[in-house]
Amino acid sequence: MLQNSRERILSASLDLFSEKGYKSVSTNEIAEKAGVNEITIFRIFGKKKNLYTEVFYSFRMKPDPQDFLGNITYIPEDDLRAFASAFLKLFICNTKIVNMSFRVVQSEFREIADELKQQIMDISSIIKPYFIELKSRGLLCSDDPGFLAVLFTDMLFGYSLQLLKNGKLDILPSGIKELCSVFARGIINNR
Amino acid sequence: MLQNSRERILSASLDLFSEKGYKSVSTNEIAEKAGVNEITIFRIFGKKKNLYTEVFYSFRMKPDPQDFLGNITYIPEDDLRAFASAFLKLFICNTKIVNMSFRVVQSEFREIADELKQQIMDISSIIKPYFIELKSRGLLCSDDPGFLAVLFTDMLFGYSLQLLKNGKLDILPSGIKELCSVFARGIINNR
DNA sequence: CATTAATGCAAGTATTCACTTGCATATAAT
DNA sequence: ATTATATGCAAGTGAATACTTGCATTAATG
Repeated sequence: MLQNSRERILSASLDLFSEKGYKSVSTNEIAEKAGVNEITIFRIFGKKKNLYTEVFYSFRMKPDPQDFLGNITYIPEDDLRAFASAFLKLFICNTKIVNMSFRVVQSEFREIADELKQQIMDISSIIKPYFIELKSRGLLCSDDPGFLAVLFTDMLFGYSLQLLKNGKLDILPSGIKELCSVFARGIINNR
Repeated sequence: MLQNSRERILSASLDLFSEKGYKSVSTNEIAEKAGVNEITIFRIFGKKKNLYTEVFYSFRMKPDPQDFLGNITYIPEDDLRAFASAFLKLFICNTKIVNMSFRVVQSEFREIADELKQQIMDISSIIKPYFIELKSRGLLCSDDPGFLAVLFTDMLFGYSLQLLKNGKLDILPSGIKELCSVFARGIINNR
């Protein structure tokens, strides 16, 4: 390759698709942003739809259980912070993919639309055994550790999303600490 | 009016715009769904952009402070549940508007893009005095009641969003109860 | 040097789509 | 009955856009 056109097209497409969705982005626009002739796009990717799905799958990062479960201490507050830290790291890497997911038209790209939902469920599943273990150690006051895993994940997601929409994701969110403290105090059995 | 074309167009547009965004929906498609001639759309709304913004502003529901603060008991768990209930009611009325907000292209409809963010901030502001009052009564263990208001709102939003994406919003979310219990225990001063 | 692969350029095609115009028609109001 | 209003229908316009074809050019490779 002369100038690595393929990667430049993918990168430009990621930016544009995440900002404007599929239909609002023209191949011409992508070509300009990538510094590439429009025809090159069709030579490499065939058609726009292929480019779109390829962008999604090549930039998407999946959660790695080790990032979440690597340093468990069974001190809930610390562990939740570790979870939150792993989650945020993943979320930050995936912001553009998250935006693509929210913009995608379900009837046209069903697989892509379901991915984000699936990934969040995956994260819940990764941390679920931890909550079960807490329960079996008698540390939880709730009867449903599985639900707590979902709740904590969704809470993280919602909060991260708000940070993203408010453009405050780049700042290290000190609030995350407080969030984990509140949640930890809320679930432990303090007798 | 013969058949109330205006409202039928608005209603059809809301469905389509919320499912597919702006660019992916054609005026022809809207006309068919509304059972109306395409030209009628242009006669009433002038151009597509006007229709889009008019749909947004005519279906949007703003939070009413009274819904949140009407029945305060200063029993945190009960109050948080009342907040959650008011939030959910509003969220359910606004699901299509929420979808529109997530799909909107910021550079083309900035006002609309900022509305959702603003509404969530509004809700935080509505319940913030409650948390401040809790603090002054010595019930809070946190030093930042304002942040707790934001956190609780974002958590509700994130959780509701997940319910929506998973198609489980119509079921009465029993999980919301647990969520409020956890949060209430997490913030109160138990000495 | 010769070959091959990647890319650019010019021009074009077919389609979709927002939006317009002119005229006919049906209904409601006066 | 007449006027005004709302709507439908036929036809069309101009622009944007995805995608194609044929040829030239450049650069890397053998």
